[in-house]
Amino acid sequence: MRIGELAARAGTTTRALRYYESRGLLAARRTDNGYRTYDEDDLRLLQQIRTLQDFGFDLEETRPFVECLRAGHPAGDSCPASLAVYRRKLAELDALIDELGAVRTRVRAELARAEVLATAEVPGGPEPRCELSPKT
Amino acid sequence: MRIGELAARAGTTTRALRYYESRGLLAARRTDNGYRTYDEDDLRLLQQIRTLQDFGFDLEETRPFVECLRAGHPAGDSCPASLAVYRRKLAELDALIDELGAVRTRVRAELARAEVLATAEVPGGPEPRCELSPKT
DNA sequence: CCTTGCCTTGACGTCGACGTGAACGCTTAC
DNA sequence: GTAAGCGTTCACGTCGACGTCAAGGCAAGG
Repeated sequence: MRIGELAARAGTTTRALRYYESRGLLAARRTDNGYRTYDEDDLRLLQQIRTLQDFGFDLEETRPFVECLRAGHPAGDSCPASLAVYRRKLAELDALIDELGAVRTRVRAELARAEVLATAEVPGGPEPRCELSPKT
Repeated sequence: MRIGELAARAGTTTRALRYYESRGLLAARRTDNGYRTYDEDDLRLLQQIRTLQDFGFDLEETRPFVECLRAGHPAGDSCPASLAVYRRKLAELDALIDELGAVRTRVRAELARAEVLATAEVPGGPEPRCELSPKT
């Protein structure tokens, strides 16, 4: 299979595949006329890369998985180095989620404060809602 | 006050201040010799920018706050446009946190699965822990 | 033969928020 | 007078993962 077909099957672009090759992931055989040629193993390897990319792993972090597959292991995460990346990424995710949660809390507080001030500021704004018996 | 002092008081760099100026935030007066001059209002404006940057707002998103302060309002978030940015950012944060949580769950699952396979694969690895009476 | 649609390499563009360095001027202190 | 420590503008570098031409080759169909 050539580069266009592989890209289509993996849901990515030829440019991305050439980029992966330039980074040392995903090597390719060549036909007589210089065209890159791939097989099903390359597809699996590429799918591994894409999955991790979707998880937010950067390319360098996919390298252990790729090398694991190249070494003949059945899955990219069958190697200690891959597990280490998983664990590091989990820690990063936890830290990031905590941080974002803290930011969210602070932004919420700012918004609440600013909204109160805004309604208090605008003269024609919402009136106090403490009426016991509505006019209508 | 000149650019160096303002940068120091706001905990940032002169380069950043010139960049903000190039983006149309944070205007500066000039002395006879061309030096930029700032006052306390500029400091407050800059602090507003820095706070929002720390929250993960990008520079364009700080613009409504800056313009609000420039319009003479006591706080940068005293204007509807600023509140809108707060709300949009909160929605983004919620979506991002949810997404990251989902990724975390998936990565955890992958890690758990891979760990089990790894221990089952290694011959000299951990033995089954179902012994009723330990040898020692 | 000509077009269409693959493929090749090479190289510059993108985005954001600056960092870094060059080459220079002003002020103040010694 | 000269060195230190401010300031000025201009302009290229950074990072990641590609996008987007440009210029050309190869294969197949009408």
